[in-house]
Amino acid sequence: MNAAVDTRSRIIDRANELMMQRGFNGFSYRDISEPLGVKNAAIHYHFPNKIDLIAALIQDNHELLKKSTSRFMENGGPAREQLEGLFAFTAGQCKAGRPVCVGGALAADYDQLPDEIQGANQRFMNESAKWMTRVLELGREQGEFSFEGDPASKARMILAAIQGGRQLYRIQGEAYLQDLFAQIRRDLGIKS
Amino acid sequence: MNAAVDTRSRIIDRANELMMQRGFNGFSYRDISEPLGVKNAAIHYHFPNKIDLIAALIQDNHELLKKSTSRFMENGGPAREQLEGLFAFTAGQCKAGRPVCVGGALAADYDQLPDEIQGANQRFMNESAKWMTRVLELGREQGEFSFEGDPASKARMILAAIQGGRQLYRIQGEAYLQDLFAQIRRDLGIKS
DNA sequence: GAGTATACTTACCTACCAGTAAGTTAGTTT
DNA sequence: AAACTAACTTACTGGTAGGTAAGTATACTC
Repeated sequence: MNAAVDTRSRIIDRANELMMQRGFNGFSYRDISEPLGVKNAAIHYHFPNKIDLIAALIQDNHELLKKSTSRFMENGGPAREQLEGLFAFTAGQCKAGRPVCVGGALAADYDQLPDEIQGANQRFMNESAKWMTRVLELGREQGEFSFEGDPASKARMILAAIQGGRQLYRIQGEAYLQDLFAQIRRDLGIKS
Repeated sequence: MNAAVDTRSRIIDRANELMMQRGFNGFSYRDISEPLGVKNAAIHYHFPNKIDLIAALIQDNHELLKKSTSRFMENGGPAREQLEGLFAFTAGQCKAGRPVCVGGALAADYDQLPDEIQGANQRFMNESAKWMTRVLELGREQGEFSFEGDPASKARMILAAIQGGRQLYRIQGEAYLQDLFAQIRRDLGIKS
């Protein structure tokens, strides 16, 4: 079973990478199987079809998000730190050749996908927005951030900007991204 | 020649639509030829390969942008109006099933594309940013907008947010987009 | 030690993809 | 009226896509 679990998770990892790099239609089973040294049919064994593979991949991302945010909710660290963590994570993903997050990669192919995946993706997005809202609320309470209006609305705006920024990173380079982060800090009344 | 020009532009139009809906890898020649009632080879006649088709498509979009922005530069209308124009255009595109702009659609496949297309896309993006910066500067001069910091930086932030917003529209629906626009207005110090 | 489950591989299938070469047809030029 | 050109169609190709059925090796169970 050890080898199996390993292969399965390696397939997901590789698919995740390809998904973020090229989107749903931009990669084939061969792009996964070849570098992993397995056959196409091995992928079909674990995930009967491509939709199943994507579903597992979203699930995986979702759990990762849950894990990292729940840790934050527990120890309740400074909001600024959390925001910077997101920035660093985003920049890191971009540099690692992952210009769009799973949700973004799927957006282009969204209505080709079955309901269950659309739902999973939506839940993922909602959870992200909820987390960001929490960070903003906390930051405002603690006097780290100062901004006007609804934190939830501001959170969605920031997430949209980061989503767009990731997409524009490829075309505009890293300076664009860093500039975007700086502007977000400014909009949140962070000085430095 | 009349019929030819017509077919050529109909191919571009359809490709444009497909590109925005599904991205570079998400559509085939058949998706273009079939609804147009022509054969695949007719597309290859006008555009020898898919890259040529995409190049023509970007060119087309670029000219449309130039035309609409130059008109603005000439009559120098109120900045607020221009911003609302962009919002309306974006919402319209989304509703018409075009959730990402050409640049965004290409982002996912960016490094698979030849240099000339990458360059064309980059120029397109830069021109958009320049236009937005101009709108913000004008709005600030005319007292319509009030915001801190560099207009260019703010412009890039807004464009990134809209880019992201378009992507999230599919998942989150129109309310998300309208909420995003409202937040941008708030960030620009527009009351109403 | 026979039976069963897991985790694959081998071999194959049909459909489709972008692309091409060789016509065909209508209009235009000389 | 002959030659030429633009705008296609017909008919095809090699390659790849996702997917499947049947076989095999290994490990675990009773």
